[in-house]
Amino acid sequence: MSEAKSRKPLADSLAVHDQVYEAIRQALITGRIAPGVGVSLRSLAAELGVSPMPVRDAVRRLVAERALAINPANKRLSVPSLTADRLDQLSQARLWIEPELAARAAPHADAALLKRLRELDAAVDDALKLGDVDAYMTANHDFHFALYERAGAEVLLAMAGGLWLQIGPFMRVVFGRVGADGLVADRHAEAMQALKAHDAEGARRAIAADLSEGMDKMRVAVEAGR
Amino acid sequence: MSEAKSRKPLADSLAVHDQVYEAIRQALITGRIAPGVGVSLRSLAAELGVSPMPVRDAVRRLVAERALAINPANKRLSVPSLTADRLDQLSQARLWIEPELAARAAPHADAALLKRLRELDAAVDDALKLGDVDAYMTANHDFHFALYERAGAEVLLAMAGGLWLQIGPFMRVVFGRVGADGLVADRHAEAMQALKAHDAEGARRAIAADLSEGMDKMRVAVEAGR
DNA sequence: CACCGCAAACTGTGATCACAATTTACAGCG
DNA sequence: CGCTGTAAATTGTGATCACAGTTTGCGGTG
Repeated sequence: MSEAKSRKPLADSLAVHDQVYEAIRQALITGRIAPGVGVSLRSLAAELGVSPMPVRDAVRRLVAERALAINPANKRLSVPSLTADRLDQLSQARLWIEPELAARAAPHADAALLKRLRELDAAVDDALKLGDVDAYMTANHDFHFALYERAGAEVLLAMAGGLWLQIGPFMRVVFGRVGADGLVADRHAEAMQALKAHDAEGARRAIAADLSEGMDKMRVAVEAGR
Repeated sequence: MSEAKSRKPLADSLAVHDQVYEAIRQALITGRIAPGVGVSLRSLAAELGVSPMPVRDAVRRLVAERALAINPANKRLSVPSLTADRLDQLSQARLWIEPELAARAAPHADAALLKRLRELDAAVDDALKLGDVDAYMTANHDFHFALYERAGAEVLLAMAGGLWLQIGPFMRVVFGRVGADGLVADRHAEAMQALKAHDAEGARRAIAADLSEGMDKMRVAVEAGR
């Protein structure tokens, strides 16, 4: 990471600290960094091949989003550990925000959105069949947020994004314990049907049911693994 | 800011970037930095008498919390502007989270909490009588969060904190337009009564009513000032 | 007086160094 | 073999510099 390089050739494209943020975010969501273990700025920097500076920026952001925790005593970084209490709060918050976003998106659902959702739902099914955890989580995430984006509610959308980031590690735990075929009951079709009819309350119910089932499975997995 | 200084004499106390964070946060909440205007790292640093470095950390955090916005084109910082749409989303989120926190706190309400709440409510009344905007906002904030802290729900509490930070500038607008005596109807007494009886639903209703009235006044002020 | 153009100032970003605090490793003693 | 004290390595934090892109200011030209 110490060779001479072209420094900062691009202006409009994303900055290095954003790439680092995304890299750590993905590592967190897919569970590549296990909860409870400590990380350090320099080790992350070395691993990603950048200087500690952009890592520092990215970590600051992740800490603000509660995706990383910082020990107030020795100021050392770590991945927040998974507790039933934390999961309960995250579940409840998700169960309010995400159905709300789905309901707000329903009036603006058009053919292009439904097409995209069908594609993503197919990707979800494929990943489930193959047992590909990473692919499932990515596709599932994309499905939900392709929908939520249409709500045109930037503030709520950001809150939902923060919640997914915090709940990512829990998902990995579920897969590690019950396997990918543990959560198949597909409410996505139900949601898409409601969207096609511009049925806001139907979309709200479908997403609520989808989340509720998933979170229940997570709760079982977390309590069992204690 | 360039004189020789003792550097970093304290370990357990709060770091410089945390002090800077708190300073900017207060400036934002009390409306000392008007929405829409641009700020810069170096100007903030000079104003606070520190190097740009801790300011950078604090700003990173505030941007993640959506208390500051960053123009994606020229990457310049600014305070988010107040729109009716944003207020609507923030209102809705607050109206779910904060009553929930109040309800969760009710079972754990003890004499010490009620004493503290009475003091803070008195401070709120005093500030209203004197027309002291800063004091009102501080006391009102402290009242709500002294209560919310007792819920023992760290995740939800942090979400509520983020929402107050985003809604702070709106409050200042309300005061600027309708004056401090515009929002007097005191639901705090109602809330405290419910807490004393460990009545979770009563506390939920009282806080919801308190918020609802305040947010309605803000909506009127924002729409009128457009 | 209006408009263009260029230079100076200012912006965020990243790298590098310094420093104090903590953690880790290990040699020496019991 | 176990404990302890000390030195080395590692940590987060802050300061300073370099750099490229953007904005701002101002002088000259039409």
